[in-house]
Amino acid sequence: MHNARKTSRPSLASPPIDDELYGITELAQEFGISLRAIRFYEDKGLLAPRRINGGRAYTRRDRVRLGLILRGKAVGMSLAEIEHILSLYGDHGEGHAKQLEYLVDRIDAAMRELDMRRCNIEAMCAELGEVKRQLQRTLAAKRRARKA
Amino acid sequence: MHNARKTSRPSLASPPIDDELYGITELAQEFGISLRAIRFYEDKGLLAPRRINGGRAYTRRDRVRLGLILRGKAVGMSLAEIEHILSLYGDHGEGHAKQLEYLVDRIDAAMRELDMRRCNIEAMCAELGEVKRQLQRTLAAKRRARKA
DNA sequence: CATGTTGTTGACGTTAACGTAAGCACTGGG
DNA sequence: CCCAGTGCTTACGTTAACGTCAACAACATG
Repeated sequence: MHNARKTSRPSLASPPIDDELYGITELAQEFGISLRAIRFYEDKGLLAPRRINGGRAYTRRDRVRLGLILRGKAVGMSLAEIEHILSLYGDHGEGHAKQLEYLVDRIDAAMRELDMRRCNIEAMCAELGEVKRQLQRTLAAKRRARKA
Repeated sequence: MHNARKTSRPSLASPPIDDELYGITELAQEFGISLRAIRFYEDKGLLAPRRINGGRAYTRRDRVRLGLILRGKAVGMSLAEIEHILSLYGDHGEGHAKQLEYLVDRIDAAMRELDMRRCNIEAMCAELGEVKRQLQRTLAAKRRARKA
């Protein structure tokens, strides 16, 4: 898999059929992670790239999923939790109403979870802001003292 | 350390001198974590309770720090990162202007970090919201189909 | 054809963040 | 005085999330 085929797409775009593939190192560099990590996510079932000649070939959709994985991590989610989130991103165009409603509930739950994290972050920011203001008051006092 | 002395504070409040101490199990229950975890945070230098009769005695300040630790964790920070944040919460009432300015910079950096996480969370929420709207459109279509 | 690059699998090592278990010390109650 | 309850320490086990290394396959290139 040396040639990470750019599929030069010659202006005349045949609809979404040639699927724009990426190589593993390509993704690794783009996202600044190791090959090993990407393979690891695959082992965990978070990614499932096609194989071409034994090598992994990632689609745009895989790329998006990888992005989500990394954002999830940056936000402090475990790979297990991220897997849940990713499962909400399927095709589920087919599915009975009940199942779709269930999915909507799951999404709501996930969003509430994220919201809690956001609240915690804002609380920490607020506290840090407090500390900062306190420090600045001390600083201002020091400056006034020096002036006098 | 069976008696987690409530220091009944008899209305006549002598200034901040008796310091309202907490026992380890008390804190563990209040925050819903294990004793082992609290001791672990101590090993990592995140907490430094006084000792009374061989037992750990936590002040209000320790309690606040523990709260910060747990919020930090909920936000996806490592204990090492949390340690940095906590170091910003010291007494540093004494310190030269240079050092105070440095602290302010550190705080700003920490707040920027937190802000990035917040952005990531909001992005994930937005994407989930998209998925949700899509699902709801599909659901609505199904309902219309059933109606007809 | 020899070589180098890129990729794959498998096994093992590592770090963080605890959990679990064993054994000793203190303390209050019957 | 004995025992249950609580706590402390030390040591080892565990899980998640990778990193590292070795050995090998496919492929392009000189």
